[in-house]
Amino acid sequence: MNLPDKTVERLSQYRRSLNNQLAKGKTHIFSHEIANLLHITPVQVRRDIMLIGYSGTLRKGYDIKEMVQIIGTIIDTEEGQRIAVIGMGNLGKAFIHYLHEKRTKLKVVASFDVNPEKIDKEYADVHCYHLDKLEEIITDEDITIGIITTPPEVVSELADRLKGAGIKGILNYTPKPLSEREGVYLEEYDMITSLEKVAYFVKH
Amino acid sequence: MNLPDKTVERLSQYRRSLNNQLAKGKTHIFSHEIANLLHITPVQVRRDIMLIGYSGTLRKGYDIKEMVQIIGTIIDTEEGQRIAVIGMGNLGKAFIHYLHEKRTKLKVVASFDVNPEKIDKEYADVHCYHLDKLEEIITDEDITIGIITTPPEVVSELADRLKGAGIKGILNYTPKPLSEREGVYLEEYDMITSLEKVAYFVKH
DNA sequence: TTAGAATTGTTAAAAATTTAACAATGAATT
DNA sequence: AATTCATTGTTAAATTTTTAACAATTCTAA
Repeated sequence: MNLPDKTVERLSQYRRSLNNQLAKGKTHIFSHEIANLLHITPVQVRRDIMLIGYSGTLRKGYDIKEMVQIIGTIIDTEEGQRIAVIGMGNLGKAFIHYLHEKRTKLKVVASFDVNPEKIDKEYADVHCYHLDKLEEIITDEDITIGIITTPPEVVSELADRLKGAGIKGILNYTPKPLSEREGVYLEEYDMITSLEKVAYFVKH
Repeated sequence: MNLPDKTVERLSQYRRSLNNQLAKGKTHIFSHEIANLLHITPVQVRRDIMLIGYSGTLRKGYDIKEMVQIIGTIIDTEEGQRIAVIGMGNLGKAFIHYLHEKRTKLKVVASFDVNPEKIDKEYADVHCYHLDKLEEIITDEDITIGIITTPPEVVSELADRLKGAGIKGILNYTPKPLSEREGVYLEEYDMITSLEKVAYFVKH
């Protein structure tokens, strides 16, 4: 199964919303209800669900538990994936707190910085190591995904080191774009660009 | 001129890269050089530049200063836009530090929280007010853009209040999607979705 | 002076994504 | 038993975005 980028993004959002509904005691849900939760169209919901090969029933809609479970088999791996956050500034901390205590298959197991005051502290149960130990910890802890929240000057070098240490996915939050690295999935996000986009559309 | 979404995003990135090049003393640049900086294709660069109605010269490429200036007239307003950050957790702080000292037309002029320890403190020169003062400050300070970095439970109510206070653009960083509000441009970003997207593509 | 090389600007094609259209289903109702 | 109704699943159309193709330009150099 080869899902479009945008469908993958929405699956992540469907799952979260569906879990919320489950928590409220709901067992089944219609496409237009899911659509309302995410403020998208019912057609898009149905089409996404079609793409993952799931089916609802005509009168009750989709079984929430089943759907959550299926999305899990698509996004998650059996054992889960282990994550490192590189750069323990505000953004790095924000990420760690976001992921804390959400018993998901994605877990931050290490963070890195160069500031002596941060080294060997714990942030939301995540130990902070000196950047020098990057390769060592990534290998030992079997980390597959790295989130970079450092200053942009070092991002390129870090990406090389992460790749060298066997990382399979990088999430780059610095404003400096990275080039693709063979065998490493790359996702980038730039806050300033988002903000300037808003500024543009507010103006127009 | 009605630019595509994606072009607007890239313009923001072009400008930043071009400013870096200016700082290095470069005066002209070719489409393939810009493309290399952002890791995209030269065609895309040329097409975007065509869309904004700018022209380079055949042998020297694009005049960096001119191009920066033109992108400015597209994205920025004469007077600049004033921004509020609602929620002074790690993410809110991260944003404020990002925008600090970058003499741009976008300026964070107020932040809000409900935690008494944060009220009336300054973070990177930005004053933190109690959320009760939201409408008052937004009006007085002539704020047009709001960045929401609060817990998701309150995002919908906040969006209503922001709209009521006259805000024209909202950047929602909570994991709960907002519905469109008439006359307010909405942009959303969800860290967990990005991360799960990486997880999916690492797996596949 | 002519040929060659590099680059831009733009139209056309391709690919990705969203939206529309609608047949099929099956429960509820007359 | 026939009809209505809401909903799904899916194909087709529309829209958005990226990529390709290539003529036009202009400098360099034979």
